[in-house]
Amino acid sequence: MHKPAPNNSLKTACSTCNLRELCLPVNLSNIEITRLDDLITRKGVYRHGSILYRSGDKFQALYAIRTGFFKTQILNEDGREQVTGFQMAGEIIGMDGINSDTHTCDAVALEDSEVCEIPFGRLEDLSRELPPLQRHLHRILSREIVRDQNIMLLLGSMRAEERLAAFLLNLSQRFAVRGYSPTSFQLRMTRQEIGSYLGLKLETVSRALSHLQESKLINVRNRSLEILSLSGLQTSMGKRAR
Amino acid sequence: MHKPAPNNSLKTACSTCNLRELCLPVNLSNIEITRLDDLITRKGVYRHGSILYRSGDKFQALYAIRTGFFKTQILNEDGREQVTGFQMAGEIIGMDGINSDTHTCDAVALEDSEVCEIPFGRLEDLSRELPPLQRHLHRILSREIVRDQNIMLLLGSMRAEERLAAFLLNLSQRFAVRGYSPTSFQLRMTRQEIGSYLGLKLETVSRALSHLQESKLINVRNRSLEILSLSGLQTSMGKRAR
DNA sequence: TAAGATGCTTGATATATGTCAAAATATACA
DNA sequence: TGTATATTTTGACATATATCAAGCATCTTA
Repeated sequence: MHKPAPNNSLKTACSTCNLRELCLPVNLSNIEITRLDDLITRKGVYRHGSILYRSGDKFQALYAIRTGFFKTQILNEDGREQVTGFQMAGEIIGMDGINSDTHTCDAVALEDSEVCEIPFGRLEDLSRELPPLQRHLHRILSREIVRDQNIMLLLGSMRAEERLAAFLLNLSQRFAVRGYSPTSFQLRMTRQEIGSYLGLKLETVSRALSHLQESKLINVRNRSLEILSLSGLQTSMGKRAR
Repeated sequence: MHKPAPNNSLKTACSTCNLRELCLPVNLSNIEITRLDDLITRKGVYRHGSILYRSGDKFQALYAIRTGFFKTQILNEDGREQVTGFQMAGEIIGMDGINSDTHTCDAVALEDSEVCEIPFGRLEDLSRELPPLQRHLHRILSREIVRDQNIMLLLGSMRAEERLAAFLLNLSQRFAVRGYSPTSFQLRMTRQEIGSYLGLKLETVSRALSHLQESKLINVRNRSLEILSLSGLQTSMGKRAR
């Protein structure tokens, strides 16, 4: 665990990447994408448990996840920890660092993962030249704001089982967009990480999963999860206000 | 309540605005600021209770608060509501709308307020010409992300009284930056709005305030709040994990 | 200025989730 | 491959916060 991050890096081509419809190059022409290629480098594999960046690190780049799975978390002074997100291929992380030129959370690989490094200064330069890139960068930043506010809604107003249902539906939908099964997937994180993300204790997560299973909405065995009724989960999410 | 928004608008000058060190023009030269002046219009007064924008509205502009106080809130399908923030002079709202060209929350004036409208397309154009403006826009977006993640920490890991303490300290600090007393101010929102923001019921907010008062950390009477010990509040915020 | 509506506080009680503990299972590593 | 470690489940019990209710204070507006 926590092996040092690899140093070797190689040129990447957004132009040939199968995530380009999902990732940074959205809405760019082929010529524009080759401009992006110039500034992005692929970093070697981050092994399970290794740290992409840490709170306090100087901010220099955004990272596009090429393969794998990450979590981001903040720790406050007294050691309290909060998982702020789980990120998968095609998603972009590191935006917390732009404000103060310093990262404010840790990003940890939850499985062996590859990322593309996007030096932020150069991205800003290029996005002044390419309006569609500028526009998309703004959308990505705004999307993160909207995402966070929906988690606030979840944390502030839903009960345990609803939070779990919302979490599973969110994962499902993101897997679907990537061409994976929306109803059958592996959880990449522990119950305690899910709990931290959802503002619950791990025992509560475990019980809520068991209960959803009793209700025939899911099958769960360790990290393998099968959704038996997407619509059932949906309704279990919105049943009553707290 | 909910008076229609005023239609009259007039030219504004960031150059002569006393909030320019706090607001959008940060780090711009005088010449650059006059470029900003060109695209910003001041909208008339939004009366207490009136709505600046609503979830579902087409996104066209960001708004800088010139005077007054707003709340933003999201409502999910089943009518559950979550206050996602309270905004004061010099702060910028509307960034939720960039992602999908549609606002995803409501912004409501909590007292009579004035805002400056910043058409977003023109802001993007100008920020391609002025790197310091581009940079600052990115910082503002990132700051919002960091802010939201800190609220996630609060909602996910603090108990009622700690949340209240964190909330009051945050207000205090923002008043201080604006030259107001950090220890004596008016709450602009109801207990129920505070509760929604903090993921608590209004009765719990009321009890927690009473208890902080018993502990001699604050004096509160209706909406007037006096902080008796900033450091005491600070420690009451970080006592134990949940 | 009066009257209704809204907001706030406090008490009694209910309940969802946390805490502690133990056993079962899975995973990592020597 | 076997052993130690980490993760997960489940039960019993504790507790923080929600819920319900009543009375009072404050604001709004006629």
